[in-house]
Amino acid sequence: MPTPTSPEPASDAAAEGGNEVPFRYTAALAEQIELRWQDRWDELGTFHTPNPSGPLTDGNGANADPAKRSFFLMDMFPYPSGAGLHVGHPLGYIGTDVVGRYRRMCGDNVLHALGYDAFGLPAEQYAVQTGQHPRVTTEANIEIMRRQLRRLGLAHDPRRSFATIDADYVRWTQWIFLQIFDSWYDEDAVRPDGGRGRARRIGELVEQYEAGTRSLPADAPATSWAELDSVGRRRVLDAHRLAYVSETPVNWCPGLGTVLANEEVTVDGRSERGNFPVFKRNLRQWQMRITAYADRLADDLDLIDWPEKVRLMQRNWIGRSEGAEVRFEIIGGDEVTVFTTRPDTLFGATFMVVAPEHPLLDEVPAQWPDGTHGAWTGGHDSPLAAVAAYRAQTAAKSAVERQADAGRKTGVFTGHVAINPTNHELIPVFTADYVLMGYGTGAIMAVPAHDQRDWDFARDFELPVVRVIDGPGDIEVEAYTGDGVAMSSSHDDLSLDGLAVTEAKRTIIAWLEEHGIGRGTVTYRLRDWLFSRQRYWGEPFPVVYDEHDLPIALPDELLPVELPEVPDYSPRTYEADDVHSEPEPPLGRNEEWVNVTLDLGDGPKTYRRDTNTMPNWAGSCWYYLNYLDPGRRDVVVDPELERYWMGAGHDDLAGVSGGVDLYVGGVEHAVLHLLYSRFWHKVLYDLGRVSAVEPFRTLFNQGYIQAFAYRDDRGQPVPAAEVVEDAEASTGFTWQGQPVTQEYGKIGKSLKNMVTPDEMYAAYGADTFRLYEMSMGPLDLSRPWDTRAVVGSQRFLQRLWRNVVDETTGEVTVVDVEPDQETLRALHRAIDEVRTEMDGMRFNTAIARLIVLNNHLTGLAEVPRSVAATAVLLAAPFAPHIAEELWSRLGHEQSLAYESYPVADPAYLVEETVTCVVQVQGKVRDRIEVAPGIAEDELVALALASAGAQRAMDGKPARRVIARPPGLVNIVV
RNA sequence: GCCCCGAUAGCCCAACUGGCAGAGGCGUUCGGCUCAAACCCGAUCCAGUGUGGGUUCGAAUCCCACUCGGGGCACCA
Repeated sequence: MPTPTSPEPASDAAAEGGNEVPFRYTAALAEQIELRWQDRWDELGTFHTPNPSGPLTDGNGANADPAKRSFFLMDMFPYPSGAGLHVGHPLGYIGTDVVGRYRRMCGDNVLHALGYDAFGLPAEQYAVQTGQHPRVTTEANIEIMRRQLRRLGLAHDPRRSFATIDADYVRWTQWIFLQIFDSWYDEDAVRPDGGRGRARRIGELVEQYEAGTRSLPADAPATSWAELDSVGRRRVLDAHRLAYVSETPVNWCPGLGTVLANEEVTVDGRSERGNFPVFKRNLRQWQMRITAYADRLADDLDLIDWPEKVRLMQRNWIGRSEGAEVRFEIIGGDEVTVFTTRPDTLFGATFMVVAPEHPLLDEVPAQWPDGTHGAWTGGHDSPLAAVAAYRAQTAAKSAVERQADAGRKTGVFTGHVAINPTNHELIPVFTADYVLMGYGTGAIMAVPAHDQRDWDFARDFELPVVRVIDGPGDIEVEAYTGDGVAMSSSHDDLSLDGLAVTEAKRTIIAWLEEHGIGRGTVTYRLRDWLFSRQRYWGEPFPVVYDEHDLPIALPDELLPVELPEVPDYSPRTYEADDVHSEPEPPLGRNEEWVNVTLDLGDGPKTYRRDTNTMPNWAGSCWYYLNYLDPGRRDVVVDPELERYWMGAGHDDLAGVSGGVDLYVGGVEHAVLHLLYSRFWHKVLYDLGRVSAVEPFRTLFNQGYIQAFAYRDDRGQPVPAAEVVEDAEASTGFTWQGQPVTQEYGKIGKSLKNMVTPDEMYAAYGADTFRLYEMSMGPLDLSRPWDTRAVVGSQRFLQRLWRNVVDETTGEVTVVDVEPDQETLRALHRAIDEVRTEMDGMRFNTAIARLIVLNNHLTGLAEVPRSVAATAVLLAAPFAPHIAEELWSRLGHEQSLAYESYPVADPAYLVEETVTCVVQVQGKVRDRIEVAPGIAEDELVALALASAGAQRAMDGKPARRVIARPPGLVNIVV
């Protein structure tokens, strides 16, 4: 007999059949209770979180009690998509709600609210399809999502919710942008935390230039500040800004019509959204100088309590590597600086490679030098032709193709010849796309003997391989990249021979520095953050351009710059592989908006607005600050509130970094949002706007809920809810009689395995749904959804209900008696264990302890009132509605939200007797009941005398006895 | 290719610093309740911890190698 995999909801006797048990805890009763309590919480402002001062008070109109510990709890806020929620979405929100309710009952002042991350591509694409303004659909989606989430009974402060598209919010996003724009990074300035290097106002840079304490950059058109005209000065300053416009190679995605950040391009060179090919193009775009913070972003990971995995991912992304820069002279007068992590192998450099975009290639010799190897020319008559052809060829390559070609070495001789600064040997300069312009200096010295990529290139182009590190292996077969002692590395005043790698590096770097041809340096994989997008649905830049085409910040009183109406919301898109296309942002279509007359201090003038918008990440970079006081709008964040909720040492969890006490979200944001947000926070820290060193003190990654899906023999997904288990089918499952195969995957429409929270509310109620999600397993683990198992959580709540309320009469059945010793012990053990598990966020095991206690109560003839009340409090964080209902039926007028979470009495935790395991040779042979405080010799004597031990020892003497009183004795014979 | 994480009963998952493999839930089967059924109550079934080795009095737990699954990075000099 086949059984359905997704059965009917638990039958609802009260609703369906007669009314024999009108007070059974069914889905219908749960709904009544839940809706009633949700309304009540709203009416009373139960979860209004008080600030220590200001208008945000608690439900009784009071500010925060300074004696209470503050606890700032956050979810990664949702994107309000129109697709609707499935059962996987609320997992993290339920988890944080449990933490928040628990911490609140432990006496903390808990800040927990939920905003909406509402700019972005899906809303824009929907608007393009429907012609409706994205604001209309986005706000409608937010309303739908609010309703769905409210039904869960989340204890959020509703006054602190907001969306990143709100004008009030956009204003401050733009304001922060302008702070970054008005900043430069002073490597030498000392920070409040004692470290070196921090952002400072541009005004302070001007002061330094005016005073002559800082010299102009080498490429400035004058030698002193005074000689520069105002445009020249602005150019110098603009080049220092932390937000700057520059023409650099960026990721251009014709299929989306926009440029993308490195972080938004997948490993195989496609756009994360839409999966279109991405090309490297030189375009003039906004960048954020996140690289200035590379060291701090890497180092401060040690200060925060994050999953090791995420810290590792951030470290890898930042990719710090230490090495040296070495200047090579090029015959004919040029110079090229290379970066290497192995300066100790400098004597083994037999050629040089520059990236195809390298400026050295803007001029190349007219003719091949004498003796040029035939294989080096690529068949061209001159270096000019060869380099031009190679540059064109690589420019047309998409990142996908580059990826596919990785490992295969292409390149061409440039006609340039460099001089190895150590031994003065002449070495040819090649260009090849395995050297990237964006990393290091875009040029390398090639040491084929000790680098596999260089070795591959040398083999293909028949270049010499010179061994300079002694070690095993044959460099005719492959490069030797291991450690070893330097050899063949001496000339004139320098010898590395005999030195180990570390020592050789130190020696050569000192020599390079002494001779002014190089220096020790650090390079990062991290690039500056490409910050503009050619899209409509994002924050406009609060910047205009004058006749010199230089950016000018708008004054604060002109913020927010709001989005103009445009005839068409989409950027111009192109064939996905149209390399030569140009970005064309939609904001440019409103000429009236673009050209604006303003008086910015020197009379009314016409300016041109920036037609780009900020990337979706901008809004999520600082939203945690907005929860602190979303109403207040004269500062980005009140310093007093920031210190109270986030400051270093604001509670015993905050550590030296400070920050949000607990931040829960998916691991998919490990490098994007979490890195950008940390960067913005550090700029705000440098500018004195926040006191915490880091935005998020503790990070927790919740797992994903996935579900089984089924496909028919053509591979088409079939509705999972209609599939039945069928032992007779070859695959074990059938759908409408035909065998289907099972697979495990994401919940969604495409796999036809969608299960929605709404279905769960209807079939079981929110408390059962919450309890089930929390009991499935550890919060950080991904697990399969199983609708069939939800009933177990409902049964638990029904038993809890029945322990207090008579299902037939609705009367409270608890009695005012003293609990017996056994019940007291069960109760206090449960309290103790539940608290331990709650503190460790192990909700699945906490629930298991609750079930044990509840099952004990079920076995009693009558349930003592005090015990029932305690059990209700214990369960309240998980199933708040039924808990409130029972608490009220037990005679309490106030919500239990602020009741103290029960504390165990240690007197009931000590056992009268302990079972001691008697092992012989490590195998259990007997058990004896002993007093917990039994002395070791007495225990050993009892164990040796036990029947099981005697039998197992078989008359042999005990050679050794290991005793761990009172629980274990192991006898070795 | 490199780096992380994981593997315990038919399924989801427990097991404190190494110390009785089972807390809880789903499922199975059986009994009680019932005129009968559902619900409920009680019981029951089921693994020696992915594989192979090592350390130890004792290993799910520590070490080594491997297999499978999930994730991250990948021409970064």
